[in-house]
Amino acid sequence: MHALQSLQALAVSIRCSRGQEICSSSRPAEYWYRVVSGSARRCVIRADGRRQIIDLLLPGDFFGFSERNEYDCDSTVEAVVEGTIVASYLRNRAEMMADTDPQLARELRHVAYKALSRTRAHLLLLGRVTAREKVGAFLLELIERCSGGATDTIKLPISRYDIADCLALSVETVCRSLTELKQRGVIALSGTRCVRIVDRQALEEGDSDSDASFARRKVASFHRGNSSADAKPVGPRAGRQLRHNGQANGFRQLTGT
Amino acid sequence: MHALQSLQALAVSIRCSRGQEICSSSRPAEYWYRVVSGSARRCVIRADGRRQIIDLLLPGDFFGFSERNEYDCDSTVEAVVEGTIVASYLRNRAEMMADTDPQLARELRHVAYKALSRTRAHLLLLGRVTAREKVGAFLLELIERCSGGATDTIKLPISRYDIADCLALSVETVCRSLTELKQRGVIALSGTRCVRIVDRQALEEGDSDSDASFARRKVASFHRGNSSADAKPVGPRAGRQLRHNGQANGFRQLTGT
DNA sequence: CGAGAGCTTGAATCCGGTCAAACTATGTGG
DNA sequence: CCACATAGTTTGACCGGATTCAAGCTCTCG
Repeated sequence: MHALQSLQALAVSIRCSRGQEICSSSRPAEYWYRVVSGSARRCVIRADGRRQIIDLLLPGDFFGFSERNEYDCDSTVEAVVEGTIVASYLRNRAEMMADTDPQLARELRHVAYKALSRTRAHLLLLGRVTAREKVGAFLLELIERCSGGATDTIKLPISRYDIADCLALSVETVCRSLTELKQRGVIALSGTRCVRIVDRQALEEGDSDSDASFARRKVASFHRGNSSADAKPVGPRAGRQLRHNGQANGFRQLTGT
Repeated sequence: MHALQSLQALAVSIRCSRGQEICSSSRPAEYWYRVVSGSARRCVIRADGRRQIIDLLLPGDFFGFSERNEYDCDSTVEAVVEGTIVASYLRNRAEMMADTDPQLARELRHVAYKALSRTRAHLLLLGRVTAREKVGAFLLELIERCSGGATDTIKLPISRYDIADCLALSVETVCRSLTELKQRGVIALSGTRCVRIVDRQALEEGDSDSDASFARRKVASFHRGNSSADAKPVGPRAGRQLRHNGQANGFRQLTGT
């Protein structure tokens, strides 16, 4: 984010109207992009017509690399809000530049790592069980990405439909989750797009009752670390697995260690 | 994958026992790794004790980069099978090497892109609706990654529990899905770990009835591409969205175009 | 002011999680 | 070599929660 300045020489700004397609994986990626203002979404349309949003792009986020790979999906990036501005960089030029500027090359690697982190965070979101958990965690992540955790209020950049397609839920379920969170006093809504976090703690757990009782309910039948950990983790800190085994007591306990 | 040869000079092989922790995000990543043989899984343990596998690592896959980032999760990579071999590369050495070898730098970028693609594919998997879809798509992806689509038979490298935690399902549901697929004649099982794809077509859809009737059922109520596409995709190929709108007929049709 | 996108709520259905129990495979110790 | 223990797998019954379908609402923009 610092030595990327050299890249800025190549930047060409594009102003996008709402819903406009910015790039699609159907043609060889000629450009890298960075969201300057507004927001964008990377979408996949399934054979059955459902849409899934696999990446939500906010100001500062890069996208468009990940050159055609084996298991790469047919995704499209669209601007979400009217007047979204993205900077585009001719890929060839950028790569040539990186060839002679090791620092830039490192930064570009870093950019890819950030995209990977973003995608992993998304993956964790989808792995959650209940809809309230998903929506709650999504709000927290969004507020974190938008304001760096500074505030507890956020203007949602996307619609309920987009949220639904982000979380692999139906719109109705997203709505219900939000109203439920509101009624429980976990969040507050001003209009439909403005959310304020009231009880951060409860939002992180997202679980049934909002008071503290983390694990110890919800304890049984899980196949956690142990599920096939039949070798004591030889490495330096074997304590990690155990911590989790300790706090959850269900079946399938660890044998060794 | 070709000019990475120069990197091989740094490689130090490690033999891992079953379940052994290879690296954890709790300490600054000193190494990059590559799976040589066997397999590994990147796991996250949630507060409630559930485990999620966010990356399945097969021979040839790199992991361990994605230096500490903002929204990075506390994950751990473990060997799945006894005798898994991973090559490790001292990160600093590798980066210094890349500084003087632009081709290597490009390859390293490519490695990150591959990890990103892998994670995206996983994201698509989790976004599927039914358990059968998830399991079916998972099998296809696995067979693709293992044999490059050459065969239609695969020896599952991981247990049902691992599959469950990959797909955010319960073990029981994974089992049921597999038996159901078997009974429908979509797959064949030899023992518990060996799967043969019989009806690839049906597996890709994963949907209720196995005969061809893709979209056109399952048509209503979806918020697909159009959901907030109020600007005609100005770009060169606006046909993309339309294709999908055409094949699905539900509400919320596109206004423009 | 009207139209349509976006949002919300309700009712019925169905799928997947949970709990329970049995079965198989594998490996270990007597 | 067999008995036993344990991990891994499978099947069944039940229940809760998410999707689906339906309808009404609000907000915005022309």
